[in-house]
Amino acid sequence: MSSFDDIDAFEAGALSARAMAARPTPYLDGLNPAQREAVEAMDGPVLMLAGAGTGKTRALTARIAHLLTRGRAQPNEILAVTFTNKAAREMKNRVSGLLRQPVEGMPWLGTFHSISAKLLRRHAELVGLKSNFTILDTDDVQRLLKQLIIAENIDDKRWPARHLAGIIDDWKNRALTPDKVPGADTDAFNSRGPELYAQYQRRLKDLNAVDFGDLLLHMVTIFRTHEDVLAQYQRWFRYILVDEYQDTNVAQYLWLRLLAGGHKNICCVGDDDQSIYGWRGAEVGNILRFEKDFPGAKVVRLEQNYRSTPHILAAASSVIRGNQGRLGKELWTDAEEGEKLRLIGHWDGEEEARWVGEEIEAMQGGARGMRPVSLNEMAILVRASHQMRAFEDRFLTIGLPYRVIGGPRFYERMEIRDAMAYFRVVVSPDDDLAFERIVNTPKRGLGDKAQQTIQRAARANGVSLLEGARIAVASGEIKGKGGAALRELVENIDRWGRLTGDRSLSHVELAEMILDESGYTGMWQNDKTPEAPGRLENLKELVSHLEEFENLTGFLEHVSLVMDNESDDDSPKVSIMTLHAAKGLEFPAVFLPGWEDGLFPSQRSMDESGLKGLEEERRLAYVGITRAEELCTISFAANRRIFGQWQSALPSRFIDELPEAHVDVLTPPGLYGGGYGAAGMGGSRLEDAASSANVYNSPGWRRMQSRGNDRPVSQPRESRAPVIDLEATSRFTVGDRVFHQKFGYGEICGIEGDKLAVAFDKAGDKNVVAKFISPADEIPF
DNA sequence: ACTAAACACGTTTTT
DNA sequence: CGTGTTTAGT
Repeated sequence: MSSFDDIDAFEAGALSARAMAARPTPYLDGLNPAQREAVEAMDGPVLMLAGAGTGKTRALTARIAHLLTRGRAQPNEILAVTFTNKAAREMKNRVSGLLRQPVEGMPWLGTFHSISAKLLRRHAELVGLKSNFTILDTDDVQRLLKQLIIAENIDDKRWPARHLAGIIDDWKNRALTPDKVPGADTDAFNSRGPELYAQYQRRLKDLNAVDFGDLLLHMVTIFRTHEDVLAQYQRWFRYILVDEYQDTNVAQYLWLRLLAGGHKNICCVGDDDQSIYGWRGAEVGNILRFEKDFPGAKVVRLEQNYRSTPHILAAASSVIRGNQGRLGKELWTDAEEGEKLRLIGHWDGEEEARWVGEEIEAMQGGARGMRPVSLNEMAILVRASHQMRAFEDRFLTIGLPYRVIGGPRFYERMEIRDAMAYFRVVVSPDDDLAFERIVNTPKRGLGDKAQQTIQRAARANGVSLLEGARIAVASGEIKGKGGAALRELVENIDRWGRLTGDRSLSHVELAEMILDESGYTGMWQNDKTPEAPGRLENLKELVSHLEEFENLTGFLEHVSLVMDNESDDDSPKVSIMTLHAAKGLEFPAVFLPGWEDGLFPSQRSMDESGLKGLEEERRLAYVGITRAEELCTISFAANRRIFGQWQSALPSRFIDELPEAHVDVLTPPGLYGGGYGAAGMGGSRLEDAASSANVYNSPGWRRMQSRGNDRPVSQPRESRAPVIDLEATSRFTVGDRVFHQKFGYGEICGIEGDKLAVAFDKAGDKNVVAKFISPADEIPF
C-alpha cells in the first residue's frame, strides 16, 4: 500500500545523485579482480558464475552499494530478488553494513514471492481479485482440492489431493494457465487434471485467494496483458539483481525477462553446480541459456574460494566432475592444506548417530590437536529429514544441545494454524477456509450435518460461510446446543472484528482475547495428551511474535510469506538440517551421514528423473561437501531401519568418486572382518579400505571405547562426565510424575548422577539428562 | 457427536 | 516405526 506513492519523490533524487557520484567507495576495497569486474559492470546484462564460497553475496551487495553510491538508482528503484527470506534478510543487513546506514528504503529487496505479493496487491483487480486476497498454504490448497475431487465423484483414495496439488503446482511453475496445459499433459490425474485445474482456479477467485504459484503467475499474466503496467515497472526498476539464478523456474524466468525487457540491466548470479531444485520446477537451462537470452551479456566467473581447505575443494570438484554439460568452473584457494576428509562406515544408523555424537563432544574439547570447536560451528547435513530423528534421539539422551533448521515449521503446526485461522476470520470475515477450520474447534457440537446446513445457507444466499451461519442460526435451522454455540461464535467474531479498530486495545491483547474467549486455549489446557503443554507453549510464542507487528493484518501477511522461524536463541548448538536447507551456509566442521545408495543418491530421484536425477543428487553432494570450511566427515551405515523394517544398503556411489589422496578412512571394528558384508565384493578401493582400515586414531572412537558403547544405559561411575548438575536432579525423587518435551509423561524409576531413569507412558524406558525433564505439574499455562 | 481402536500409508527436497 | 485417517462403538 505504499511504495508506489513515492514515485515522484524519486525524481527529485537527481541532484543528490550527482552529489553522491563523488563519494568514496570503500566497499570495493578487498574485492578480487573478478568480483570487482562484476560490481563495476553496471549497465547491461551480467551473468556472475559464482562457485561455492567465492564471495558471491559480497559481490552482489557491493554491486548494490555501487549502484546507489554512483547515483545510478535510488534504493527503491533496485529490484533484488532472492529465493529465501533468509537470503533476503542477509542481503539487507550486508548492504546497510556497507553503506553504514539502514536500507529501509529498499522495498524491492525480497523473495520472488514476497515481491510478487506486493505487486499483486496493487493490481489484483486485473486478474479478478480484490487487493486483500488471502494467500493459501499447501494445507489449505489440499483441503480445497479434496473438496473439488469429492464433488466430482472421484475416489480420493486412488487420486489423492496432494497428488493433484503437485501436478497443478508443476503447471504453475511452468507458467501454464489452465487453457495452456499442453496436450501431452491432459491425461494427468486420470485425465481430469486440466479440468480440475480450471475449476480450482475459479474456486480460488470466488474465495478471493491465491496459492504460492499464483503470486508469480498472476503477475506474469498481468505483465503480458497490460503493456502499460509492464512499462511502468520496466521504467521503475532501473536495475535488477537475481540471486541463485540456477534455481529459477519458467514462471520466474518469464517474470524476470518481462521486467528486464526494457533496459536489460539485469545481473544474475548463480552456480549451475548448485542447482538442486529441479524437482520443484527449477530449470538449470535458464542459467545455461543466459547468453542467448541476453545477447552481449558479460559473463564473470568467481573461482577463488575463501571458505574451504584444498582437501575439501579437491573432494568436491572430484565428485562434481561426474556431471555432464556444466558451464565449467574450477575452484582454487590460498588456504592451508588442513585436514583430509574423513570417511567412516557404521554397522547401523544408530551407531552412526552415536559416533557422530561422541565425535562432536570430542571436537568441542579440542581433539586431534585441533582447536576446540564450538557447537555453533558444527553441522550435520542429511539427505532426507527422516534421518534427523536418529540424531535427535541420541543427542537428547546424552544432553547434547542441537537445533533443527527447517524442520517441522512453526507456522505449520496445527495449533498455530488454528489460531491463525481465528485471526483470519476476524480480520476478513469472508475467509471461508479459515471459518471452516475453526467453526468446530474447539468442539461446539457442530458436526457434519450442521456444517452442511451452514454451507447450504451460505450458497443459497450467495454469502460467506460466516454469514451463512448467521442466517442458519436466525432461521432456526440449527437449534439446540450447537445452535447456541454457533450464535455465540458469530457474535464473538463480530465483536472481535469491531475491536480491531479499537485504539485502546493492542492487537496483542486482542489476539489473547480471541484465543481465550473462543475457548481455544482452554481446549488445550484440558487436553491430557503429552503434546498439549508444548502446544500451549507454541501459542504463547505465537502471541509474543505478534508484538513485532503493527497489527494482525501485517502479521498474517508476514506469516503466509515468511514461513521460516528464526530462533533468537544463540546458545551453542549443533545444527541439524537437510542438504537443501544448508545451501548458502558454511560451517568449520560438517558431518555428512547416510551416504548409501538409495538414500543418497535417493532412489526416488533416480527412478523419476534418471540421469538428470542422479546428476542433481551429485550436485547435492557437491553442495554438502562445500559447506565445510575445515573438516568434513562423511559416513554411511550398512543397515538402517526404515518403515520399521531393517534394510541393508551399499555405500553411496558418490563415495567411489571421492579422491583417495584427500580422504582418511576410519572404520569401527563393528564392521571389521566382514561385518559389513558387501564391501569387499568388487567395490572401490575406498570401500575396501573402509572395511579393513583401523580406526584407533579417531578421537570419537577412543571415547566410544573408553566409555562403552551404551554409555547412558550402563554408565560406569568412574567415567562419568566431570560436570554433573546435581541441582537439576535434586528436585526429583523416585516415583515422581514428570514431563519431557519429546517423550511425554512418565514416572521416575531411578536417579544416577545428573541422569534420570524414566519410564515414559508412551515412549518406554529412557535415561535422560535431568535438565530436559520437568515435574508433571509444572507445565506452561 | 464424540471417542477409541483399527488401519493404511509413507519419507526427499520448499517459496 | 510413527503418524494421520477412517471405522466402529458409545
